[in-house]
Amino acid sequence: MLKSESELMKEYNVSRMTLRKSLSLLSNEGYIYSVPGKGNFVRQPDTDIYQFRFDDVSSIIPQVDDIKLLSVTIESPSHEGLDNIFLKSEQLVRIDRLIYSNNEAIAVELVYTPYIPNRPVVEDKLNFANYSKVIEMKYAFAIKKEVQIRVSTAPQYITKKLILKKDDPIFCIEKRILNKENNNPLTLCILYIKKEHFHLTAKTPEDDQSKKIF
Amino acid sequence: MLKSESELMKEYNVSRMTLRKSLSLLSNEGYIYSVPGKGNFVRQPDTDIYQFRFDDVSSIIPQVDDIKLLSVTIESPSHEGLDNIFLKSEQLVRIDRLIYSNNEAIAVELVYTPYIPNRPVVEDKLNFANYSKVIEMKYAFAIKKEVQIRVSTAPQYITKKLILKKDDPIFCIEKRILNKENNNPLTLCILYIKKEHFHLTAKTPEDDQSKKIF
DNA sequence: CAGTGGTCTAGACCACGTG
DNA sequence: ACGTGGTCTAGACCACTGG
Repeated sequence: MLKSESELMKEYNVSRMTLRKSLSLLSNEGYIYSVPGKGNFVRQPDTDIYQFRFDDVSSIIPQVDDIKLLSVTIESPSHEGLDNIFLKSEQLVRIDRLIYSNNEAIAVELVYTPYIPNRPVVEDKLNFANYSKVIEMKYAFAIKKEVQIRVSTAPQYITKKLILKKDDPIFCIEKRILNKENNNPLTLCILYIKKEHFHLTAKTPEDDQSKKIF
Repeated sequence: MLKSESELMKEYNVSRMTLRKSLSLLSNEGYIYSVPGKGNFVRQPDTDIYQFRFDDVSSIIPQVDDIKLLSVTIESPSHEGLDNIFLKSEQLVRIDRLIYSNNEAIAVELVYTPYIPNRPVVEDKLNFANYSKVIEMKYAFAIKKEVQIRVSTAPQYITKKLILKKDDPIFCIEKRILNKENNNPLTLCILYIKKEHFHLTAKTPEDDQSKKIF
């Protein structure tokens, strides 16, 4: 437990607000926390949280030189075994794309997103490296996202496209975009990528306080 | 660009400090930033940052039922091909451990840490699930960490311990603990883990503001 | 130069926790 | 009842920006 704020004010000859701003900085970095009516307390900051950036294939693969649209279809969730993710009643737009690096097909990306009648899939955007970003922008601040990374065997359709042996293990990166409020799924992106072509680097966060307001 | 702070004060009938606290909250969440002498500006928050927790094997594997100490040796970095990480002059302590889950050997962990004469490796701690944590605690707040996750073939020594075929791909999770100030390496942990037994889930961060000081 | 954000102060009222 | 942290105010001085 730290000394009380009034004691610290005297000790450092600063005003209450200034002292609290200082404590606030320590608090933001996880070094202290406060309990109203009791006091401020020291806390060991959690150094086991890692961060990484992940937007689309091109951020993972140094060189993406071509993206080929394989198909755009409308399907029902149950057909895809996605009833546990999407509502059964919804129809899904599914976009399959094949990603090339150095003239080698290295990844297949599947994007599932609920089909909403009066919002057609804009053809022009399908060849963008990051189609799911287009969807994301529509919802602006109201989303949260999850990614899951694992290694498994891919469906035969995928292994064919990537010219792999039937049971060759492959990276499977699953990204879900969810409505922040009600957790409803907005988009599911599955990226199957050859295991040699992917690795993840994550770092302990460093507080970048440039341009922040205090 | 937002209205100036003095305008906003009038508009909302609040004092300068109160207004700035509000702006500070928006700033901390990435929605705005400020440029001294010019003004406050809107910014699209970065939604491509993901976070995950990673401390040790037991946080990844639901059930770790045994950890077997394989060896503790002192080696030189060049012998291990680690000259690019550690200083050539340093001697390294290397600790090898084998991790069991459901009576199956599923992972091997190698921990390399500089050998410092008057700080003997405490035998009691070697069987802790998380030995690198012990090292980390000594440096308290002065560290940063990095993890890299990839799939590759392991050294033969590893594949033998895990009873894998020679070229079976395996997850390789490399954690580096670095001195925050000078980037000097303090510890290198390499975890080889069977590909079926590992997957990573990461999420867009949610600001937990409980107990924070504002 | 006037306007902007960055910092600080002294004093006030409140809700909460403890005895 | 008293001390704690949480919030707010009105006013001050500074450094930086741009015309």
